Amino acid sequence: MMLRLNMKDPRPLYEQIIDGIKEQVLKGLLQPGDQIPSIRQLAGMLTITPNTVSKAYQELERQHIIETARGKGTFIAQIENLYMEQSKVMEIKQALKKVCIDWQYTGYSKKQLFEEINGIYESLGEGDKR
Amino acid sequence: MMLRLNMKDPRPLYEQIIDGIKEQVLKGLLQPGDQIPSIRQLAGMLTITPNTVSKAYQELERQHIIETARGKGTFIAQIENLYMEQSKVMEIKQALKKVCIDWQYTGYSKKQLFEEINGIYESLGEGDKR
Amino acid sequence: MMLRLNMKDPRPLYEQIIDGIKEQVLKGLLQPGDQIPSIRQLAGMLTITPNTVSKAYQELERQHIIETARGKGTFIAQIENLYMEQSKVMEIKQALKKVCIDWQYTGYSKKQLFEEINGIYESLGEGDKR
Amino acid sequence: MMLRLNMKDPRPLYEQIIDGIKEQVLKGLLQPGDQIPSIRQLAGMLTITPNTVSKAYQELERQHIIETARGKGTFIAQIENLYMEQSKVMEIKQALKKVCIDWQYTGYSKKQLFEEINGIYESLGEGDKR
DNA sequence: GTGGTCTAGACCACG
DNA sequence: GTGGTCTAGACCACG
Repeated sequence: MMLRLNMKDPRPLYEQIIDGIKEQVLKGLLQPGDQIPSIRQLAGMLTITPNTVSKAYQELERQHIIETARGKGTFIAQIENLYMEQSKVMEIKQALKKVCIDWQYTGYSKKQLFEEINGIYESLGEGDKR
Repeated sequence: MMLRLNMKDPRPLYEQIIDGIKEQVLKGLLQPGDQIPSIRQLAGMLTITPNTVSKAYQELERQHIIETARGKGTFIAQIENLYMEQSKVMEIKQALKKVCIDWQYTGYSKKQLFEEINGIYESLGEGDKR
Repeated sequence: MMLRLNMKDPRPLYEQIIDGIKEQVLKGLLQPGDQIPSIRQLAGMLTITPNTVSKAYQELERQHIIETARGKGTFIAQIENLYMEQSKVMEIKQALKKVCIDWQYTGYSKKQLFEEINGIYESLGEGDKR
Repeated sequence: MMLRLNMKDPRPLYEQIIDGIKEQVLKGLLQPGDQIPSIRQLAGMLTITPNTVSKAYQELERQHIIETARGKGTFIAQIENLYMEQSKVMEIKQALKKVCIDWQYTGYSKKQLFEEINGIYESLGEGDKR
């Protein structure tokens, strides 16, 4: 598994890890059942403290994206485990609204926003992996 | 001017103020030249410290959304001069990508995303105010 | 006498008045002995409070740029009254240094700075009025 | 990093910090990648409240002079990305005009102004650091 | 340890 | 009255 951290990114490191893994799952680079590095391994690869990786894995487990099998390692979860709380959905919609507002202030049109989104979906493989 | 703070919102208070005012400008509820409450007034209305409102207003002034007239108060700025740093645009596009990823995990389709965005744009008045 | 105030100018109003009058003297638009409006007159013309004009006139008098003849009005002073404290000169040199630093951050060259200054001096009539 | 505050200076403390750091960058005393003191450290050195240092650092970050790495400290930024809003440039040109007017009232000539500027540029290392 | 946010309150310049 | 600066100190997230 490949993962890049950007120290200038305003997102905290653990969030970059979460987002990065979710992105790779969507892209199909990580498939259900695939093993991912242990906390210590990934921390070593990224040269950050294991605490940070641990926080990311905990959150990913809470979201049923990954599963830990004691003593065996950590794996990408099966999709049927997917469940999302309604409050989380509302949070995402709120983030979407904020992006739309910011987008208008850039001066770009709604059409350009849709094109941007199409580009993103393409880069994610149109989301057929989930 | 009406403004609501949500203590459960993960965004800091000053950011909620910024976003709220930008939203009302897009909606046309606040027009160029309109006076907005003084720092102390708004702080009183929201029962927060004036410093927090001040921070929001200073950031809005930096973004050329509002203007301060010494001793007279604070006003919505004329629309001219709209310019956004490229790094800021990249930041918004990155937030958009994150939303798209999160969106796919909700199980909703891209079509539904576009519908959601259409709804948001409608609620903002299709952006003819800027 | 003509004078323009800019409410968006970061300088306080009284300072804009001071600078404006000094500029007109340099340009020769105001000559030694010329009468200038009374505090109340100028306040009326600029639609600001007389207090603000008063503050400007007091400072101009302190700098021997203008003189008040009780009951007769206010006049541009003779040049021989000119005197400047050393500390004031140091202050100006410090402001000059700050401008030079800011100038470098604009990306413009020293040559361009000199050209800009030549333009300013030209607009002031090369300063032969003092 | 050495930094001096002057309580008699009319500039606010946070602005003296900003100007001081920008000057040292121009002089090459601070190089891209160099770490600068943490907010608390510098506040201790200057015996002022950390809030004031924080305000200066945030403004410097906005100007892309410094960068913050979460939990690791604050660093001088790479030079790229240099861009300045036109309104900011106008502000600097206006400050320059004000200095020119004040300069003429000192009695010094334009030639002497150029010499003074040459001296300032020399002390800044002719700006080859940016 | 680091920086970011917020409070409560003082003092100041400007108008 | 207005906004701007600064203090002193708390609490938090991140690493």
